[in-house]
Amino acid sequence: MATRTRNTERLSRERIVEAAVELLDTTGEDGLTFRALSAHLRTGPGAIYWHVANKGELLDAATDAVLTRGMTGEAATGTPQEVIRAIALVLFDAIDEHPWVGAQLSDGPWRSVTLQICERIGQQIQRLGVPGAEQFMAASAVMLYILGAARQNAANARMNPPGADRAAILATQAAAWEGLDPEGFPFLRHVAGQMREHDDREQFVAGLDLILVGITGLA
Amino acid sequence: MATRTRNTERLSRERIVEAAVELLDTTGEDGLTFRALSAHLRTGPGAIYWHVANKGELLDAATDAVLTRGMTGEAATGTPQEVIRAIALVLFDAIDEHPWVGAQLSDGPWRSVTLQICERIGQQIQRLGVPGAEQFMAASAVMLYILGAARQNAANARMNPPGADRAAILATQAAAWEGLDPEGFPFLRHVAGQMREHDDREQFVAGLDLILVGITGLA
DNA sequence: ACCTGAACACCGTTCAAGT
DNA sequence: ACCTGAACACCGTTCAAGT
Repeated sequence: MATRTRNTERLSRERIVEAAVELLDTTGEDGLTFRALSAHLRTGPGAIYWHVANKGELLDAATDAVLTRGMTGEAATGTPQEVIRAIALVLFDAIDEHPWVGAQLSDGPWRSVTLQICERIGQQIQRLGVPGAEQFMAASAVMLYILGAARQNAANARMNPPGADRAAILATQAAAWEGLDPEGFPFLRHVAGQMREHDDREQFVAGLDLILVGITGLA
Repeated sequence: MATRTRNTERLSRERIVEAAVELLDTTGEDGLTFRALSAHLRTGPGAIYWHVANKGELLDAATDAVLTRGMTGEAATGTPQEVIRAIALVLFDAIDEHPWVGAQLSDGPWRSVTLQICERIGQQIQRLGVPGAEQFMAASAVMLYILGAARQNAANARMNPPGADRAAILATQAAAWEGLDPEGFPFLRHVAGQMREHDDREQFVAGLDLILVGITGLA
């Protein structure tokens, strides 16, 4: 019985995408390489191209897989505001857990999953009684905020070493702002202290609520 | 008199960054290469490394240059809402004109230019009479929306061929939505027609105004 | 101090050859 | 039909050598 160094399990688009997600999660965006991926799948780099057209498509598929996984829980119920908040948090958490999704999201905004998200949000906008002419605008604003803010948060998280002490980072940040020139930066100096008890996720929802207040005013 | 193929003008960080911006604008993100850049500057790839640490720093510097250029006009005056709108539009237009800036913005969010933007917005939040405990939250929400939405818009613009017919693109988009399953996508089908007279820039401001309504409610 | 350009280690992608 | 892995064209970055 020879040592098995060869691939026994068949290759498939699903296995490839799954491995890609794993690689992206563990080694970051730069870690996803056709060589690393094929090694992980015990095959050659060329084999992947039989199932996936190129790296862009692979990244799209990985993004889609993660977001779909997140969005397929049972739909939230409650007031329109509550449903929108729930959708927003699902996306926030998905992007927070898989930061590379954020960078990818900009490229294909109106496809598959994003389309469903847009639809769900739009339905809640309608439930709020927003007049027809302003429904599209309101839904767009919510989408832009959610995706933009979630991505920004992920980018922030990616900047500091993984598993770093959050409190320490915030304290450093706060100290930096407190050290700013009081003439040029009165506002930042004034709010610097609030950095210390800052919670990204809470802040994200609070911002969303501001938009929802504005939307409610349209009804 | 021999043909001058060599560099006569001295290299400098400014000239390099300027050339990088030019290359990014004309050939896109993939067009910025140390080889292409050094050819453009009539020198070797290694020469650039004397003035710039690496490609990341070069992209940061290019982003900074473009945003600073945009933000250094005379400060807008008027109501807090008007000033915030003016700042937002300056950023929107800068990112619209240099789409690569959008992709870059996520990486270094609290440095130099971004810090100034945050400060200016915060000052307007204070003028609106928002209580201290909520000033930071309100300013963050505005920042997140502006940067996120502007970036998303740039990504959209980057997707279709440069100089393409806007009306045709919107019509195609609208037609696609009108072709959706009316059972699964009632909202998108309902608003599909609005795509045809859709204006990104107007929509961007309208969304911002929703947040401003919410913020005004805090005062 | 500043520039040169060959060289290194890597990458995405292709493709003749195998099964 | 599907997989293999060497090869191609490219990239960021380094560095001994020049001025």
